[in-house]
Formats: sequence, C-alpha cells, structure tokens
Amino acid sequence: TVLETALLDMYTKCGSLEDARTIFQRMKNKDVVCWTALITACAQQGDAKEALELYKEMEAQGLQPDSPAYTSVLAACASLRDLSQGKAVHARILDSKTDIIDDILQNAIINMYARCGALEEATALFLRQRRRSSNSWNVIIAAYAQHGHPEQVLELYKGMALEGAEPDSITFTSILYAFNHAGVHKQGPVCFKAMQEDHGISPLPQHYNCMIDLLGRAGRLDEAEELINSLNYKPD
RNA sequence: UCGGGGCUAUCCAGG
Repeated sequence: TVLETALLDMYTKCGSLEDARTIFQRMKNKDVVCWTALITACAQQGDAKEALELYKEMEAQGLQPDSPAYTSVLAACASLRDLSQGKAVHARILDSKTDIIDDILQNAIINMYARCGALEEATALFLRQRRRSSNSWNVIIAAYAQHGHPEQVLELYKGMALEGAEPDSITFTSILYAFNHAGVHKQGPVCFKAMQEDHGISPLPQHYNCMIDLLGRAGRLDEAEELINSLNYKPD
C-alpha cells in the first residue's frame, strides 16, 4: 500500500490523473493516505467535483479522515467555490472528538472561506490564528488581492514584517497583482525593490510581467522600457 | 522505530 500510494503520487506529479486513478482502483487495502492522495490529485487537476465525491465515498466506507485528508477536501471546496460544502466539512472538523486542526489545516479552512467569498469569516479566523506562517499570510493577502483591496494588502504586508514572517515569491506575486489590477501604481515599484533588496528574492517572469504592465498603465513608459531592456541582458 | 498523502499566488489549459 505504501509503495502503491507513492506511485500514485508520482503519477499525479507527472500530470497523469488517469494513471493515478488506475493505481487506486487496483489497490486492495485503501487507507486514508491513499484516498487523500487521489483526492488531492483530483482537486489539483481540475476535477474538484470528483474530489468531493471521493471524500464522501471514503467516509461512507467508515474511514475517519485525518488532517491531510480534510486539508485536501477543503482545497477542493475552495476551487469549486462551494461554500455550503466547505462549511459542512468545517463543521465535521469541529465535531471531531480529538483536535485535529494543525497549522496547515487551519490555513486551508481560512482559504476555503476566502475563496468562497466569505472574506469576513476568513479574516476573523486569520486574526484568531495562533501560529501564522508565511503561507497563512499568503492566503489572506491573496484573498484581499483578488477581491480588489490593495490598501488592505499593503497593511497586511506591513503586518507580516511586524510579526517577523518572511514574504516569499508568492507573497510578492499577490501584492504586485493587487496593485496592478486596482490601478494603484505608487507602491508597486517600492515593493518590487524591497523584494530584491530586503528579502533577497530574484524576480520571476510573473513579477516582471506585473511590473511592466503596472508601469505602463502608470504612464511611466521610460521605466517600463528600462525594465524590459534589463531583461534582454540576463543570461537565460 | 521508520516509511507513502495535505494549505497559498501568477501564467497556461480547461470551462
């Protein structure tokens, strides 16, 4: 079972959901781990609906989901924007006899509310969260970025620094995305610079894209052009 | 004792 699950996961990572399913179907003893592996595979490869069905099937078989299982199921709810399912799953988690909510699961719960449009609920849970990792901040920053609230994104970014959490590439992708889409052009270049100089993160193509777009919209065409030209001299 | 599964952004694809 262990080897089969590892194989299933490998197929998933290679992008072959079909092969992953085949392995799963042929397995004799299906434990929570292999169910979770397949649920994750479905949720990530755009078949989130099937992920939820698998979850129900798993429970119907009397298997008790653990933290990773619930984390995957909530990721599926989030990608489907299915708030009622998400809430139902959340309720089950809270009903568990033992406390199974770890840091990752808590992030997944917050993300589910955020993606399903319940920003207030997500924010309340985030504020109450005890140990906030960089991923926790990324979840809430992405939420405000996508709902078009660049001011809050900036506040959260500052809050992150105050709390000593390190922003990463993903954090800055969300931040620059927020500024760009909301037409807030002043802070973008400041953050882009801080990303490199204060946090030692080298810009990825998505960061450059955001910046070039943002500078263009701001009418700072000379700076946009300068950035583009600087790219042409990079070894690649 | 050890071992297989879990959350976040952009783009792309799908719709």
